[in-house]
Amino acid sequence: MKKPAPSAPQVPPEAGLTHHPETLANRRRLPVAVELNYRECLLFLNRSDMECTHSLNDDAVRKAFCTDGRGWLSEIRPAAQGGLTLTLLNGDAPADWAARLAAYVRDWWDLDRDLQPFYLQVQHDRLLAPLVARYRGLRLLGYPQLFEALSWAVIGQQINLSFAYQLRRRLVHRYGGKVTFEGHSYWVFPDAATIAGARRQDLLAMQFSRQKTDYLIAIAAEIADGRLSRESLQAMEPSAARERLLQLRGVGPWTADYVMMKCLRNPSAFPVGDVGLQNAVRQLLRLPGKPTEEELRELARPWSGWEAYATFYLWRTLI
DNA sequence: ATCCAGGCTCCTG
DNA sequence: CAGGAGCATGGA
Repeated sequence: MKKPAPSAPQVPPEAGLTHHPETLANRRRLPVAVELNYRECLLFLNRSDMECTHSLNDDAVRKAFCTDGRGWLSEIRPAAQGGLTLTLLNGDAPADWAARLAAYVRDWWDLDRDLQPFYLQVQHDRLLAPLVARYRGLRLLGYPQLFEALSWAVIGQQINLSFAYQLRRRLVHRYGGKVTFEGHSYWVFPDAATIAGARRQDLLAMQFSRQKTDYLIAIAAEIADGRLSRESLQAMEPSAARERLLQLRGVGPWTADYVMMKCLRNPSAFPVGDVGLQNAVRQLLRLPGKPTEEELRELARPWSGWEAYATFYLWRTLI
């Protein structure tokens, strides 16, 4: 109740959305020095047809942003000469748009990390060796925004992924930003300040549980007023950042590790209680039941330092 | 119908 | 400190 509940999207649909032809001014190549399997990344981004904060257009990924009071629509595609091509599809490009978008994409796709040490380390691991051979170049697709990462983790707790996507979409469509381009709507995940001002009853009406409603609004408030930020967490030792996350109501070990993995980019983060991870291991090893936490930790010993990537590659087998 | 989903908090013995 | 109820809904 700290802020009035905004009842309109953050960006009016008609704001600043003049289409103009693609020119060098709104297209830039992003060199990629690491191994990148674009097709595999696309497959992961396409894992749910209920995803609403990015979309696929043939081999291109489209993602909208709301900054400086305006809505932007960007497109990512593989470049003929290697790397990626970033295009700003709408609006007049500010001078620094390319640098800002490139920074976001490098973060989102984890493009500054050399995976050779990981591949080398697990090349004889009975679980991971076949996976890194098959999916080599798959990047850990993350959530650069702390609030988005935390929200998605909290939403996904306990319920099946399909219902989680429904809840997320309702949240985005009610509180997020919308960018309209060539007759299509592109959505932006709401920022923390907006959800901090959301009304409890509105989230309940969207079928969020009472607990998740309270968790989300409280977490949003902490982020909105600066008590919690990605920057402050990244300035800490990983163990201290994890402890800080665990102080949040609604954040247990799984959520803390998930956020460490997908937002803070700690390669050692290991959401060992994850049911998807357990099911992936059960299938690959043809176990009669889900492995216990102890068994998982034993299996994960050879992945030391790369548990986050190992988990991500194991999740990939579930697609 | 019953159990389980990308868990967590809170209450009980 | 271990164990269990409750949460919201949907799919198997």
